[in-house]
Amino acid sequence: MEKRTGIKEIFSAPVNQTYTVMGWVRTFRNNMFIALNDGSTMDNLQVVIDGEKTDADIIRRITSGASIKATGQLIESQGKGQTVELLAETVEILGECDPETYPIQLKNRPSLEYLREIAHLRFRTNAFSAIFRVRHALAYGIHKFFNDRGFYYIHSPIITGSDAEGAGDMFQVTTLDIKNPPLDENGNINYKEDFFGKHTNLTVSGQLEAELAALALSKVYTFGPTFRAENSNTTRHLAEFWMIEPEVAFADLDDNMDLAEDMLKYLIKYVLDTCPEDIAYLEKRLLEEEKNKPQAERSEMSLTQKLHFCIEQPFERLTYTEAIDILKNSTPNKKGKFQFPIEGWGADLQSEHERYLVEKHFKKPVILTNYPKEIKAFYMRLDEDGRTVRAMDVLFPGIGEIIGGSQREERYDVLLQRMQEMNIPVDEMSWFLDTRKYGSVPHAGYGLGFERLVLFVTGMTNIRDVIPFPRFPGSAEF
RNA sequence: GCCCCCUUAGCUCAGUCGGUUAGAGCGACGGACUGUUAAUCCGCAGGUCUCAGGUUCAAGUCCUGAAGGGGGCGCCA
Repeated sequence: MEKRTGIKEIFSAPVNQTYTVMGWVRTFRNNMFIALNDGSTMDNLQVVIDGEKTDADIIRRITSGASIKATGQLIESQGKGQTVELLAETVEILGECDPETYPIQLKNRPSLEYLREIAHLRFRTNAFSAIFRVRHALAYGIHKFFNDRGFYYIHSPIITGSDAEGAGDMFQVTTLDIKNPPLDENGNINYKEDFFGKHTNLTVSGQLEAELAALALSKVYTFGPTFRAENSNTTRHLAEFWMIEPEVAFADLDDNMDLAEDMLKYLIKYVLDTCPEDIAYLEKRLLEEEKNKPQAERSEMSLTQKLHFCIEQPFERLTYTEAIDILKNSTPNKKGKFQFPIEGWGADLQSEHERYLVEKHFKKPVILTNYPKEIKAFYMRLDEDGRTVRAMDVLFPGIGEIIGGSQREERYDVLLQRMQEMNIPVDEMSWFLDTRKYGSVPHAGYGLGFERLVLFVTGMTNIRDVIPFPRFPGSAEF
């Protein structure tokens, strides 16, 4: 195909030279001005048509959504509103777009819910192209952050033979005929005849594999798709999502919290530095959306203010036990405003409690640590008091839990006992226990929900809008 | 898995106590327009009121069920 200059590139290209651009028409004004977008950046290039040089049939076919190629001189703009514009010598229609049937009329301000139902076309909107550019920047920033700090990227398996990851319900992977599966002598499905010769699932976490790697490479992280077959119907859950799981040897819970806080601040700053136009657009969009809400429900801070606030403030770190004290004595608890009143130590915190701590009490990100062992996973390191474990949850305003992690139990005997207490099948996990048998070291790690981070940074409120094609109960469209 | 709400034109939404012929803005379409910025101006068309039953002299409006969508809770990242 003929060489083209990308629209992002052309804004900093020398003027008074000839360029060819290709893209999709956003609007066509006055039979003369095309706002052209190729997704490389938020901004549209103004392509100016000469009515005398351009065939009337071509002009008729320049409609919103059509793809075109235009060649001409880049000049300083003769009008206000943009610095440069392309004076088209030739315009070619690459793909027509019938306005009668094209589902996206940008001037109509289609709702997010409507666009979600036409997710194959929603990339064409300002909001979604901005979201996915920011999503990319965050993904790249994650690799950069870890690479710059000496971490190695580990590809943990997507298909797992382990049923014991303990992070949630799993999707089964099989090539057996589900109408007529082979049976063993007891009448159960005989997985020895399945593709892998055993029962397999899609991964719910790469953590255990990351631990194995960290106990040799010292600093590793995973970044891959994760699958949970839970019937979760919320604005913060997906059945298929992406998770980042760093794991660090010779590290304790404090090191883990430092890493998590540094990473989140780095990533927010990275997006502010690399995607200022996208963030500015998303901020404006949010502001307009909130105009329709009652005053009390509007955000106290703009998107940019909120992101800067997060970078500049140290996250509040406190133990579960301290959090319970605060909650027990809080006004909503005393006035019976909590749906689940805080009665004492030991109860799991509900999202209303987390939200109170983050949004009302501290008004900034909070890291809660040292939870009761009964409400946390078997692999978390037991504290000296024997009642709590070295867990940490990073809680963000509006999002809730964005990171969950812990210092891991590195002592063989203690880990074995915890597994037995929690009915983890020890024989199937011998490979995991081996790392504690041979040269075990203190180590720690966490899981970051990638889409929850994208939600926070873009100011969106539904997780289904920050992944291109969301998978959730009852839906795997596109 | 539990609870609540919504579904009216292509989109966003009004539609009063059940009462005659179903309303607006935007978009689309036709026209005008060589400096527009969600262009503007003039004109015009567009409806299985989500679907299936029911109540009623009469249903967009009330009842039951289904489908689709949204929100809250739980599980978590």
